[in-house]
This record gives sequence, structure tokens and C-alpha cells, in this order.
Amino acid sequence: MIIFVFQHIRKIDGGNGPARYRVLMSDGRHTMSSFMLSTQLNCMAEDNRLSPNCVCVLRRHVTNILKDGRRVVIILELDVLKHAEEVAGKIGDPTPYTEGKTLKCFIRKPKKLDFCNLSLMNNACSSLRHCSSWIIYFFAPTVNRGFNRDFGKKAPSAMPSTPGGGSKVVPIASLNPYQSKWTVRARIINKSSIRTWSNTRGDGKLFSMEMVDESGEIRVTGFNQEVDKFYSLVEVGKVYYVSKASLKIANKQYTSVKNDYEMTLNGESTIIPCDDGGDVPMVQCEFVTIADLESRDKDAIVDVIGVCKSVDEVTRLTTKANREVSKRTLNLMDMSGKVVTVTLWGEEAEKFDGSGQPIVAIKAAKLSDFGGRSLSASFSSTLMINPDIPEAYKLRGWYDKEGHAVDGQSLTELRGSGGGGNTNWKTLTDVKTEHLGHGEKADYYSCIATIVYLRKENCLYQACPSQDCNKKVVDQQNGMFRCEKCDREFPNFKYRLILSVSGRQETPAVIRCLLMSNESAFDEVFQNANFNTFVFRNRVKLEMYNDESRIKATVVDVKPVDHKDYIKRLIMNIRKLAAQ
DNA sequence: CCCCCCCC
Repeated sequence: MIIFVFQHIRKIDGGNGPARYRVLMSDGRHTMSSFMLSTQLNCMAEDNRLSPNCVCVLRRHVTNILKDGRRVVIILELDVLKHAEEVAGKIGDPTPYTEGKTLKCFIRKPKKLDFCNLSLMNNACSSLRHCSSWIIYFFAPTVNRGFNRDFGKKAPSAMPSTPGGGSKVVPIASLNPYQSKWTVRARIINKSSIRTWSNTRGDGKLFSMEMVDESGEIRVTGFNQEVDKFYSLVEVGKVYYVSKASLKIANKQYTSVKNDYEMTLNGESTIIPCDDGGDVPMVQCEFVTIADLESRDKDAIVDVIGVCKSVDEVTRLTTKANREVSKRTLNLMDMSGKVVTVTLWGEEAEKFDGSGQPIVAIKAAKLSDFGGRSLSASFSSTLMINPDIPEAYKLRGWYDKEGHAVDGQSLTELRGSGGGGNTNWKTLTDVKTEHLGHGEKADYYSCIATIVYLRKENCLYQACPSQDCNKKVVDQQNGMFRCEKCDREFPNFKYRLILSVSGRQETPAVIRCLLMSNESAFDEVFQNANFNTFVFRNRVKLEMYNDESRIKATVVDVKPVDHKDYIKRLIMNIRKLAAQ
């Protein structure tokens, strides 16, 4: 990390590629014009974020030495510490720096990667100290780049010789397009199958994979010859020395890999197995609990881990694009007691074995709002069965001890009718517009409705006293009551209620509510029933009555409203509407 | 140089 005063920027002709900017910096004593902005920082120039005399901290850079010996410092990461308006004009009286003079150290390539080098910083900033009052910036915090200073120390002395000539092992996070001689020591966390393409620009085959070290992750792609050379060599889970591939800016549209760059293997590249890579991390996941998926946005890329509670058979289907693909769904539960349905595709679907309720971890699963919330293990996802990570052991312990007895609540609403007792939620308006009850068989639905009127008149009838018969009896006027259905006469009957109810959402939707008789406190019951909201389970069927067809709705169950559940459903519906 | 993100 070095602090500079920005002096001037100039756009240079970059030919076909993106614009390039050459930057003149000063350390208060000298100016140097051999700085270049890396293209991903072009926006700083284009947004006019750099104005003369602003104070900058150079957080990351690489120094390239040209064939003629001149140095070019590529600025990879730069922050403005103090804007030009905050600086009292020109700082010091800098003169152009001449190569090989006192400040040689200042552009010296740091010994250890690009870590903060205090002596380097001291030199670069000493002159600023004398000419300004904002010395505080001198001790600006060291950048913690997420990997440890001793990275690479472990690079074994028996490091294999590479065609590149034993280039130094560097962290993945330090890779950039401006340095070509490097080796990374990384674990392969996933590998695609070999795909072919054919378009106007040509055709060929390719594969891609992702690898990690303790500093970060990166995507690697190999084409044609590199497919032949490396595809079968590389095994997921193993550690390799990878050397000298091309780095290009990653298109974030296509990848969720946390790296600004991606690697393309080329003729110079080498991949050599590393036999003692035990210290290289497995996969870096930031697990989200299944319960938390509910609050995540659709299409979010998440890492999840859960117990595979159940798994479906693999199926084959043809996509809209006429592609044949295998599909399998499974249900994952975690300690939140929530369950989510996950879809696996292709080979992963075919090979998945859910026996023994394995722990399944998925890095970069895609969240969908299908059925509420569900997940899909997409092309860039990494599927891990019983991974060797603490989270997996914790879950395994929990499941074996108590989790196996937990039913779990699914975030993925199951579709389809029959068997499952799945709730078919409707508003009373839906019932009308969807013509429920017009079919051969009666339709069942559930609704949240408020009673606004109960008709008291003719609400009671004399019903057959037999256990399961509610047929209206005929008064024989001799103290006996006849049931046509049972073909019997009884000395008694039971009162039953037929209640006509007006629902709040639709008039004159008439719901006939069958409740057990309560002879006493009759009026009170009617009064108290009004303006109460319940979950009604209704049966609807078109019936003929005096040559007139009308929908008869019968309440088959009444339950109190589970507000938490209801609100969840409303939020889900809002999401669905918002997605349209 | 690819970039498919699938299905109910």
C-alpha cells in the first residue's frame, strides 16, 4: 500500500480493446508517469473521480518491466483518500523522477506479492510528511486481503519443475492479466462435462472447472487441445499446481464465482498433481439455513446444507429447447426444521443415491420461487454428498439424535391433487370465476372467510338419530319420526342446524354451514358467530333445484386461522404477483 | 473461442 498524489490522467489510444489510461502520480518529491489504470478501473477516470492533487492510496499494483527496461506500474486497486477540494492545492514541488535515482525502491516490486511493505511505504510517503498536515493517512490501515501473509511458505521445496521454470506459488486472489509467470496451488471443487459448441465464430469443445485456495476461488476453462490434455487428468477434490494460464475479466452475467477474473488454459499451461495438498481448503461455503431461504430473493445463488430426508426417482424430460435431460428432486431438511425441495440435473440426478439419508451440501444453488421456495443445482453448482466439513458432522449428529423424528415444514408447496391433502386455497371470487363445482365431481377448496350473516330462520331441522345419518325425519304425528334413508321409525330425533352464511368476499355466495346443534343460547350463538374469521374447508357442487342449477357449497371443516401461516401465504402470493 | 441455467 502506497500513498500518492494524483496529478494527471491521459487517455491513450488502445486500438480495438477498451480505453487505457496513463496516470501521472507524485509522492510530493517526484512525479512518475509510468502508471496505467487496469481496465476494470477505467470507470474511475470516466467518472472523473480522479482530479489533480487528490490523495490516493495504491492498494494493489503490479510492475511490468518492458523490453527496453522501462517500468510500467499497473494500478489494480486504488482509493481516493482525500479529494482535491480538501487538499490545499499542489503538494510539494515534485520533479520528474528519473529511473535509477533515489526512489528506486518506490517502484520496486514488493518482495512478497503485493502486501503492504512498511519500508516501501515510508520511503514513498516521507516527503509528504514534510509538506502537509494530513500525515494521519500515512498510517492508513493495512489491507487485509483475506489470505495470510505467509501464503506460499508451504510451497514444498520439492515443487515440481514446470515448463514455466518454477514460477512462484501465488494466491488465487492475486492473479491478474498483467502477470503471466505464476503458479497456483489449488483444489478442484467442480468440473463440468465436456461440451461442444458450434456457432458463426466456429466450433469446438470445452470444459470448465472451479478451484480454490485459502485466498479465493477462480473459474478455469479449457478448449479443444486443452480438453484432450487436461480433462481426464483433473479430479474433483484433488489439489494441483496450475501454472501460466490466460487471465481475462470474468463476465459476471454467467458466473457466481467470486473472482473478477477467470482463467483460460493455453498451450503454455501446466497442471501437475500436488500430493501433499491437505492444507488447501476444500470448498468455501457460506451456508444459509433452509428457513432463511424464505426471505431471499428469487434467483439468488445460495449455499445450502441439509439432510436428504427423501428422494424421488430420476425422470427424463425434454426441455423447451428440445434438449433431453435427467431430473431428480430430493428434500433437504436442516436444524431449522424446514424442508426444501432441490432439483438435480443430468448426471448428478442419475447418480444420486439418497439411501442412508446422506448430508447434502450444495454450493451455489439457485433459489426459485416455484411452489413457494425451491432450489435447483445448476451448471455452476457444486454438489457434495457427506462432505468432510464441520457443518456436515453437526447436522449428522443432530439428525441421528433428534432430527429424524422431526417432520419438517416444507417451503415448497406441493402441487397436484389427490392423496396429499394439499390445501387448495381459493378466494370466494376464485370459486366463482374458476367455475369450481361445475365438473362431474365436487370440488374441494379452502378459504379464509369472515361470517357476516347467519340466517336464523329455518336453521334447525329434525334429523334421524342414527349414528351417521343426518337425514331429515318425517313427523308421523303419532310421536314417531320416520327416516326414509334408514327406512325406520324412531321415537326421537336429533336437532341439526343448517346455516346459510354470507361470506365477506362475495355476495350472494351462500355457504351452508353444518354445525352440531346447540339448542340453548340460540340467539347468542348467532350473534357471536358474526364477524369471525375462520379457515373453511368447503365442498362445492352444482345442483339442480326446481329446474334451476345453482352452486351449493358445504362447509366440511372449520378451523381457527393460523395467522403465521396465512401471512406467509400472502407474502408468497405477493411475490408471485410481483414476478408477473 | 463457452455462457446450457432446464421441469413441474
